Amino acid sequence: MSIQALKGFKDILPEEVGVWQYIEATARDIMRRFGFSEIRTPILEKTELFARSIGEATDIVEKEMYSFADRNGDSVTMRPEGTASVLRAFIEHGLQTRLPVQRLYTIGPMFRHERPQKGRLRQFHQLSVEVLGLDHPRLDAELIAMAWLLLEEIGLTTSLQINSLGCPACRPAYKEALVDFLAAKKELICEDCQRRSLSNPLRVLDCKSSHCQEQYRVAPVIIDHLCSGCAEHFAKTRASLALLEVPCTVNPFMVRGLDYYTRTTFEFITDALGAQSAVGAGGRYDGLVEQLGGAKGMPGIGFALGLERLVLLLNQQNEDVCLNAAIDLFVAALGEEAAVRAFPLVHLLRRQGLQVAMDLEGKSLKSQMKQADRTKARFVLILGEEELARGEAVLRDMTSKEQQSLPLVGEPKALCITLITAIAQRKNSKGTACRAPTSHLGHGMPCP
RNA sequence: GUGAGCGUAGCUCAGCUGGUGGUAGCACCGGGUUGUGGCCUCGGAGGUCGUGGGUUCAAGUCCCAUCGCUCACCCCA
Repeated sequence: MSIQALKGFKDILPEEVGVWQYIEATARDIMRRFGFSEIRTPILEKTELFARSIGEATDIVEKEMYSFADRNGDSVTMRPEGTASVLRAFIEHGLQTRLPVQRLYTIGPMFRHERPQKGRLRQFHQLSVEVLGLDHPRLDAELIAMAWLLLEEIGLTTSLQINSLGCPACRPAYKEALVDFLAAKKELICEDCQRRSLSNPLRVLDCKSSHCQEQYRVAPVIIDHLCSGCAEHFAKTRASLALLEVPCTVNPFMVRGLDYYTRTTFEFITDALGAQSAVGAGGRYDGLVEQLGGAKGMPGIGFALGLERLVLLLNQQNEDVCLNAAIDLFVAALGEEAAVRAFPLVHLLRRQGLQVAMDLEGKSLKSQMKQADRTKARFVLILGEEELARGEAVLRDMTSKEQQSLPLVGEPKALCITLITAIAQRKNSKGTACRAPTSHLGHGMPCP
């Protein structure tokens, strides 16, 4: 058996990469419009960074991190999420001194050692977005609306749920009320819930058992226990979201898996991915910067989108994504003399910006035509012995099957110009939507 | 970490109660067309049946182990 990729690690093959580029290009464009700058941080960090930010007691830190000792014996970890690294860089470089409000995003691979399943891999990719230095509820709404717009522009419909988790001032009291409630219901709820009542009471309300849910209908919910500051923040966030006409439902049972969240939390949900319902999620983390050694009281909010999940959804929702861009021209040379003429010509055309291919091993014309067809060449330039003798080359339009002779005189540059002109003329007269050279988005845009 | 399902050609899959691996489809290469793609047609190449053991005269098929994949639980993007 030949060597395979690691469990949960996937190759993104040439035929699928177009969808990725499309999503990434759309995301970058949205980020630009909203005033975000990209930041690229290392994939490997000190283990302590994640332990301190995500939380020692979370599943991620307890059992899912790719941690190992490097050659010095220091414990290092491949990042399981993006926020911690971005905040570390923000603090390390004092970015708040450049602009009081920093809007940052990063796109890249994350690593968690979990059992893979649909929409969940050990190496996966996220768009991770953070805003540091502002705690206004309108920012919460703006960020959520931005994520909504991004999903919309990619072509996905999801549902949005939001909640508030309160702050260190109001959450403990709520937690206590909840624990008391659960203790009273102990006999009536499932074993899982009983166990979690102690380990992570906030999570209990998330239970999927309908029997448990029946009991929890009267459970105390966090949004009824918010302090005045948090309650006002939540109300204003919702009002601002309404101004932007982003539809959302309040889910008081929604809990996040990372310890650092405060106040606003949100999830973008789909029912089309099996067990993995969240395509994106995030929330406010007002204490985190300080906790990591940054400025006191520095607020923050962010979210992450799971790119694999977006790709899955897009693939199953929109079948006709254009794969592999068509090439502009295939040069078919017959015989050594023609090949020697064609070779530098191809190079010249490429320098001029055309996407040009050529067979290098002197195959038959039929074989070369086949190759041209497979690579979806819009035109083929046939340079054979007969044409060479006549001082001509034949330009074939592969969609209309029309052929025209071009004079093959003087410098390659002259032919190059003739060719480009001829191609441009024909293209203008009859272009095909999918075969036209794609814009800055590169390959794989959905067909208009 | 727990549970279930599945491993036969590059891909999708047939293969019955054990009896020679399939004219299988798609893809690939070549011919028909001595210089013109798609369609058609003819041919070709491609396999340690995941791996290792066992039962048997005989195992792709039955049994055991192991590895891998998939889905689900847990949790998460």
